[in-house]
Order: sequence, then structure tokens, then C-alpha cells
Amino acid sequence: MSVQKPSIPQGTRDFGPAVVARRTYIFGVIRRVFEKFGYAPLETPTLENLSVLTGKYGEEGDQLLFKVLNSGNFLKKQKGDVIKEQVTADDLLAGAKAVLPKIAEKGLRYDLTVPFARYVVMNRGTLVFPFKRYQIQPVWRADRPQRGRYREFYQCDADVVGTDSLLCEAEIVLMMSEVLTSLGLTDHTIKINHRRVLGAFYQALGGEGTEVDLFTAIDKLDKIGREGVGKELAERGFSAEATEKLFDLLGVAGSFDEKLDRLLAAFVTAGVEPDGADGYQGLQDLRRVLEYLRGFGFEKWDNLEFDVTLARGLSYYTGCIFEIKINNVNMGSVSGGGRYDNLTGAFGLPGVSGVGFSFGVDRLYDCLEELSLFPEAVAATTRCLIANFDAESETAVLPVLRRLRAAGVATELYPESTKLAKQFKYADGKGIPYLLLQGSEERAAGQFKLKTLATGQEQTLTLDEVLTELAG
RNA sequence: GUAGAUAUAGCUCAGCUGGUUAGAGCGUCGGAUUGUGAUUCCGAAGGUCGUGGGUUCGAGCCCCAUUAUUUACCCCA
Repeated sequence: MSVQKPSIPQGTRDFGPAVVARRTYIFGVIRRVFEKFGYAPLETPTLENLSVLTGKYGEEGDQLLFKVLNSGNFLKKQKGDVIKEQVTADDLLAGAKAVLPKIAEKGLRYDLTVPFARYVVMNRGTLVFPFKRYQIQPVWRADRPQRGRYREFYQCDADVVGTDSLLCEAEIVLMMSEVLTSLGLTDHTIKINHRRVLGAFYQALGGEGTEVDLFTAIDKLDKIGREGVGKELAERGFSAEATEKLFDLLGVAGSFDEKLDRLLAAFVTAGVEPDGADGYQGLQDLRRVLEYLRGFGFEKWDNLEFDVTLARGLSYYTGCIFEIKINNVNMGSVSGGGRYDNLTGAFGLPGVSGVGFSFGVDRLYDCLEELSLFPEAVAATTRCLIANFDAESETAVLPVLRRLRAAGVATELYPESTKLAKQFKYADGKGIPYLLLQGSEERAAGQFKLKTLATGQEQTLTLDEVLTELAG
């Protein structure tokens, strides 16, 4: 048998001990915040039926789904003597779209929102509404990997279903802010916008082109600039006048409040039809969120921006939309979310509103790494290594090992009697801060030598003193 | 799906217009040192130069193909 070079699939990664420790740290911060806000954990299967997944993410999304081949002989089914062809020649002629449903009925989870919606519908009878859940699990996308983009990555979702209250939106801002602050990512911008504000732009331009074309162009403003957006809009059938008008609207400046006021005036001037009870729903919603935040005593106003160019999740978001950008790192958004009025409609439960958002842990990790924001202590595993001198010392030190562990000190005994240099290197390489030595000399005196590797300091102590030192 | 870049030791990379036996640092292992790491000194192991073809007297280097990785676009966390 030939030896093969081991490899892992494109866009996937192994996580070594140090990386896992750091990832666990991020998960912990996020989980604590989610739970503090009253969200309860949910886990769903890695595999979903393809019927659940397809059609939920648009055409592009369907292509990015990982499909799982049916197990067994997916070409034929045999029952007794009757053999039934699963895939016929006609199917093959008809192409991949005809063949796929016959050979694959399962797929890997693409995000956490759709499985959540499915779960809500399946369990609607037993859930207490409004239902608040968080979910921290990997998702898979058959995308081309690049910076900050992987084929397997973790999302941390928090969503509420069964309420229209804008309190939820305000709390999302609070949770985002708290997580980022806890992680030390202080130079961030939480961007907020509203789908209906975008809709009002479309109306103000006089109904040229299509909404989606307009919104995707708007979203690129900070990336390709006015010129690029103008060019793209022209190609999509927007007149130069409309584009000019759009830039006037997008150029709205000032504080959150001022932008709301100025847009209101602009919409009235442009003759945009009010879509809310008494005015423009998008602006009203945003104002309400703002009021909630003031009521909460939110303080990080510099990190919150009403960004009228923010457009995302166009195929399903209907209300407020969110995104987080870490400013001092070149990285795509580390979090995004929004409200969808008809989350569960596709599964036969219409009229249930949901709002939620998601952190991308892998991108957060990359940001923290780049900014060196991981706390030192996160990497620590074993706290104390007991040196192994010889067979006699190995035996003598076993009760010590037990006592240290009983006291809650992560301790290991080097498993072989070998030269101390090697044992030191082991401790050093593993980042173990303390080395405990008891050779024949110390044993005769009933004492131990405790060495702090970082400083090279050595203390001669009794076991009780060692315990006090290490437990602290 | 579209376009570019890269592929040489376990890791990071040198390698001249194509020219004898393929180089360094780090790491690993052994020794100086049978009770002291990270710092010192000496030594050793480790490579079908991604893969398959081609050009050439001769290819790590040039050409073609292929695979993998990576960056950007689209889209997204």
C-alpha cells in the first residue's frame, strides 16, 4: 500500500490545543452574554433534509449548500426481486437539477436561522412564546475560501421569535456591544439600518430599476465609491438624475437623531408614500430603538452608527438590519442580523416575526489574533509538572500528585525517568508555569523544590506550602 | 463560477541568464552536563524540488497539462 500524504478538505482547519483554548474563551464570553439576556441554548442536527434548506438562501445559496449523498446504493433500490432504478437515463439527460433530488436528500446546515425556524414550527405546541434561543454550532458553505472565509465555521446566533417588540432590536445592540467590549475589541462600529428606509430610497428615486439592484449597489458604496456605484446603477437602468438624488439621500450626515430627522424631511420632499401608521415605518422603528437604548443608559454611542448604506440579507430581512465592523482590522463583518417578519412562513406557520443576529467566531478569532487581544492566561493548561528522577522518586511522588489534583491544581507527573533537561523542555513547550522537584535529597529532608519557569526562581518548601503556593 | 499568485527539509524561506554532490534559520535528536528549561558550544538525522509530460548534452529554474494552497471578484460570518 502506498503511503498517502494526509490532508484535510479545502476551507477546513484543525484546531490545536492552544487554539481550542482561545476559541473556548470566545465562546464563553458570547454564551455568558446571551444567557444574561435570557436566551436559552438550542442545538440542531448537523444534517438537515435538503427540502428544509433549499430555496431559503436564494439561488446562490442553494449552490453553496453541501449535499450529502444517500447512503447505500443510491442508483438502485432492490425490494425482493424487484430492482428499481433511482436515476434513469432521462434524469441524466435532464441534468444535475433532475438527478440531485434522487441521490441526495440530506445536506449540511448552511446557517443556524433556518434550522431554528424549522424547530420552532415543529415544536410550536410546546414552546413558550416569545421564544428566545441561542445556538453555537458549526455551519458549512461550499464557498471559495479566502481571508476570513472558511467552508466550515462557527456561528453564534441569538434570536427571538413571536414578538414585534423593538425592545429586542435594542437588546441586540446591547449584546453586541457587551461581547465586543468584553473581548477587548473596543474599536468597532455597530451599524444599523432598516429595510424600509432602503425601500423609501427606492421610492424616492421614482421606481426605476429594481429594489434589489439598488440595494446591492448602495451596499457597495464604501467599497467602490460613488463612481463605482453610479456606474453599476447606470448599467441596471437607473437614470443619472435618480443616481444624483440617491447620493443626496445617502449623504445625510449628523447624529443618529439628526439623520432620522433629515431623512424624514427628505422623504416628505421626495413625495415618498408613508408606509406606517403615522409616517415612515423604518424611521419610526429606528427612533424607537434609539429611545430604548437611551432608556437602558447605553453609553457607547460612538460605536453605534445609523448607516443608511447598510443593506444585507435582502432575501429575508424585513425590518432593522445590523452589522459589525472591527475598524482596525481588515476583515469582513464579524456579526450580522436583522428582523424577518415571516421567518416560519416557509414551514407553514405564517405571521410569526423574528429578530436575531449572529457572531462569526472564526472572524472574531482572527481579529483578536491580529490585535493580540487574547489574555495570556487563556493558553494555560497544566499548572504544575512533577519531575521524574528515578523509579524510587516516581513512586514516592504519586501521593503528592494525588494531593495536588485533589486541591484542584492541574498537575501531571512526567511519565518517564529521564534527564531533567528533557522534562524542563517539556514543561516549557507546553507552557506549564511550575515544576515541582523531589529527588533523594529533598525526600530525605521531607521537602520539595518548586521552580517557577518564567523567572527561574526556586523555593524549598513543604508539601503544605507548595499547595498554598499553587492553589493561589 | 471568473481572474491573479504560490508550491524546495517537520516549519519559515533562499537557490544567480538552465551547469558538477540542494542551502540557511528555526525545530527535532545526540553530546558538552548521571539534579535544572528558555540563553551558550559541538555534532547528527531529515529532500523522487506538488504530480505527469515536454524542450535540452544537462531542468529546482524554461514550456504544457494537472492537483493543491492562497488572494481578489460575486456573495457572505
